[in-house]
Amino acid sequence: MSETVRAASETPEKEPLVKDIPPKAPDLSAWYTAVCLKAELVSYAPVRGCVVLRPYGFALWENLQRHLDERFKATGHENAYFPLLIPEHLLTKEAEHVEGFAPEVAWVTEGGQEKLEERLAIRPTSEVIIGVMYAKWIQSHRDLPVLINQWANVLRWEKATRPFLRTMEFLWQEGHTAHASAKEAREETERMLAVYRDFAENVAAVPVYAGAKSASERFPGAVETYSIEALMPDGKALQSATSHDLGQNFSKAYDITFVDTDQQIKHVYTTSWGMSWRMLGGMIMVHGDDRGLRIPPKMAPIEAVFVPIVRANDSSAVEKSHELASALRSQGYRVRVDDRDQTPGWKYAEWEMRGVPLRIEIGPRDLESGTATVVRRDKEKGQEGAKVSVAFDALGSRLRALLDDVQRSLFEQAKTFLDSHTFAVTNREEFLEKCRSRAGMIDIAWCGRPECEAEIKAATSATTRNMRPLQHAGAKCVACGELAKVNAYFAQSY
RNA sequence: CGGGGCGUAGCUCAGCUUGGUAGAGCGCUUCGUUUGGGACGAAGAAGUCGCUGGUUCAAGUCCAGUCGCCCCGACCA
Repeated sequence: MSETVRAASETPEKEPLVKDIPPKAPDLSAWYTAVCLKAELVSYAPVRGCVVLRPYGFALWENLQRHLDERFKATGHENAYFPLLIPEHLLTKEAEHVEGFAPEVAWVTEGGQEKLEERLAIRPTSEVIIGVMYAKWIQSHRDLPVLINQWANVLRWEKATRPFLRTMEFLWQEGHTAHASAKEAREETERMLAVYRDFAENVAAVPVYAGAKSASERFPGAVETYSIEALMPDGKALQSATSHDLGQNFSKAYDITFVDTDQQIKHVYTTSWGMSWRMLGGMIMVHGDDRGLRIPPKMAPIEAVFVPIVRANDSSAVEKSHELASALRSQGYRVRVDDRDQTPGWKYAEWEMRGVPLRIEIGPRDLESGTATVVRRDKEKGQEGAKVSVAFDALGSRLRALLDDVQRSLFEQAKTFLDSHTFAVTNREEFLEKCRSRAGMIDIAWCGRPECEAEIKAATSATTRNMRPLQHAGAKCVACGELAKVNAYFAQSY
């Protein structure tokens, strides 16, 4: 045993570094729930399966909204808002859709003192109510395409719930578009899938696999469903957004027609696509560590927090912090000064737990030298570059580069994990074993048959996450030996 | 919906086996001293023991029911 190790083992146990949060690796669930509550993202509400999104959590949601909305506008979409309640007779028109959602729809049956003649569904999703409106609005090919998004809440009667990942009521956005041709609708579906991938990887810093879902995993009523799938640290996959090509299934059920240039009355082709606050849950699990959250800078409610270190009867560190913070704010930075009456160590731990990307320490030594001590959340203590000195007048220019670097480094850490937990497998036994043990994303040549998928699920609990073109022509399905048609990622899922 | 666990102060929990005046640590409030990795001292406030019913002279403790939460599975666009 080396000197240093012995010396360390003989020192009395220090207070655990992190209070109230268990380590991440042994029990991801316990870590996840604790961090969501302690970081004040959410609070449990006195309603089963629902959470309160607290200001810090809502600020995360606002950043998601801001970045996604920007991308929606850039691709020609407009926002609108549709009613929460859907009359029963309308909901039941698209058979597959109703069957898919029936088990989790909540119903309003009374209003005030009156029993309603017809039940009203609380929207589990809005294809129906929006489809009904599109039928009224669309007359001609000149009215197409219709490109609308809504930011809304939806309700699904879930049995087991967890903050962000699955709650009965949740926030999301749902885009609903109508097009003159199947080709345009398919292009829209793929375009929005690309938007989601761009958001996940470049804003939330969560690497994903994007592709088509298998038939059994398809949205009820869709002709094709695409998804982005992220890999969580426990080896389970998280479906983080979906984009559906609905073909003419909804336009036929809800009679959405237009007169085309050839004077024929035709049904439109529709799409729908959504991302929910579940994405935040994925981001939290992917990046967090034993000290708590690590929020990618682009999503961070606070990009940098000032911790003034004061000496008795000397408030100059606090004043300097406010002065610097104010200058940074005018340059568009999201910064905060923590001038509460706590020790610096307490504040370090607190803001690390809450995932703030950069901490700026302003103490006597800094005031002396005219520099700030900037500490990065993405690096371990003592790690090269974890702590840098920046001259006060250089903060404005240096911070952007540092934040960009934290953003990049968090993505790279996550990408390294995804890559090292993605296994291209050609042997059936190895495939089943890796699925069972939640090794990660298991990539195989696959036949695409529902029976084959069902057998794999029964044996391992893993399902197809999404698919991409067959990588080796003529390959046999790794699971069943039939001729393979695609490559598919298999994993257990949230 | 199946299996397991848990509801006592804001939080984490002890007390329940063997019924007898509600406890600890942390947090909180006030004052003072502090502040470069979760400070220290003094004083103080805070709980219808998840809810309902039963047994009993007496229930946090025993019994029944019920609601809620957590974990594992099933289900889950």
